[in-house]
Amino acid sequence: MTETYSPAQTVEMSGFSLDTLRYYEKIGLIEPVRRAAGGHRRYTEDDLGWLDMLRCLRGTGMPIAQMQSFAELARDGDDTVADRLALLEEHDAAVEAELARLAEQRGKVRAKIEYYRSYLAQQRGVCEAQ
Amino acid sequence: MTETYSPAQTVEMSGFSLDTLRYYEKIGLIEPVRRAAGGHRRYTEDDLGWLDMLRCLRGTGMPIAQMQSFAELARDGDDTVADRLALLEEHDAAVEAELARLAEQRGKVRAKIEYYRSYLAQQRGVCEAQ
DNA sequence: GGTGGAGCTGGAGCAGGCTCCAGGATCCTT
DNA sequence: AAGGATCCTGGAGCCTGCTCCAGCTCCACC
Repeated sequence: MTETYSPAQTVEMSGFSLDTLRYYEKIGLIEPVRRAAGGHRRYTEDDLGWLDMLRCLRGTGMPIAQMQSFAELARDGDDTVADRLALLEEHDAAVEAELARLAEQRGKVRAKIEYYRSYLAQQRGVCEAQ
Repeated sequence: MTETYSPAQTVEMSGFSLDTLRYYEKIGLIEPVRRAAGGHRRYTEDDLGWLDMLRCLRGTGMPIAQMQSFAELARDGDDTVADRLALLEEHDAAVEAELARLAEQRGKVRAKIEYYRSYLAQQRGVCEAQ
């Protein structure tokens, strides 16, 4: 018997909100989720695994549109693994660039911080001298 | 004579679009810009410096609302330097956390990439063996 | 079998951050 | 003085990525 999970459990385990899970399904980021007799969703282990992938991609800033391309490739089976790899590699490069950009910009912020600090130090100096 | 810059020059030098410059002024991120006789804006060196600060903050993901607080402090003069410093330090910590988060998530993406690579390598192996 | 909590659908609404537009005015060049 | 480029204002619109809502259904438990 394969384990399945209720929407609430899936929210818990995936970190996505209930609305986001439904939204992702609606826009095709997730294949239609199996339903229990009454129409309630039952997520599988596979679904959870896929959600983990989505969380990685979203968490690294991939736009929804690109994730949709990725999901479409995944739906098209094993023949698309090379394409998916290429897409991920491209994304990884984008993330790397973003990290570099952010680190560089942070350097500038830290420079401003240093400037403010030295200004305050100097002000204190003036104050003591009076 | 102090140099001033037209909107077009300022777009060029600041990296913000014309609309964004006007928008920032409208919402109080920039103090009202001096005007030439006919009403056209003339940005000063000081304005450019401030825009550079804004670019740092935006570029490191500070929300507009927080930038507005910062701008308000800046308008209130030298007494607020300590507050501004505190705000920047807090922001720097947030950026550091974001960098860490992104790097961690990137690790997961790279793991997926490795997984795809090994899958492909194995597929090639099977193919050659046939 | 009733009641409260979880889930369903479709569609509207929202927050953030710009971006675009209409309808004029101004400025530079020739 | 004419024409094209640049700029002005106020307000509407847009894009992304959710988030919320109304009105119902379903399920679990007492």
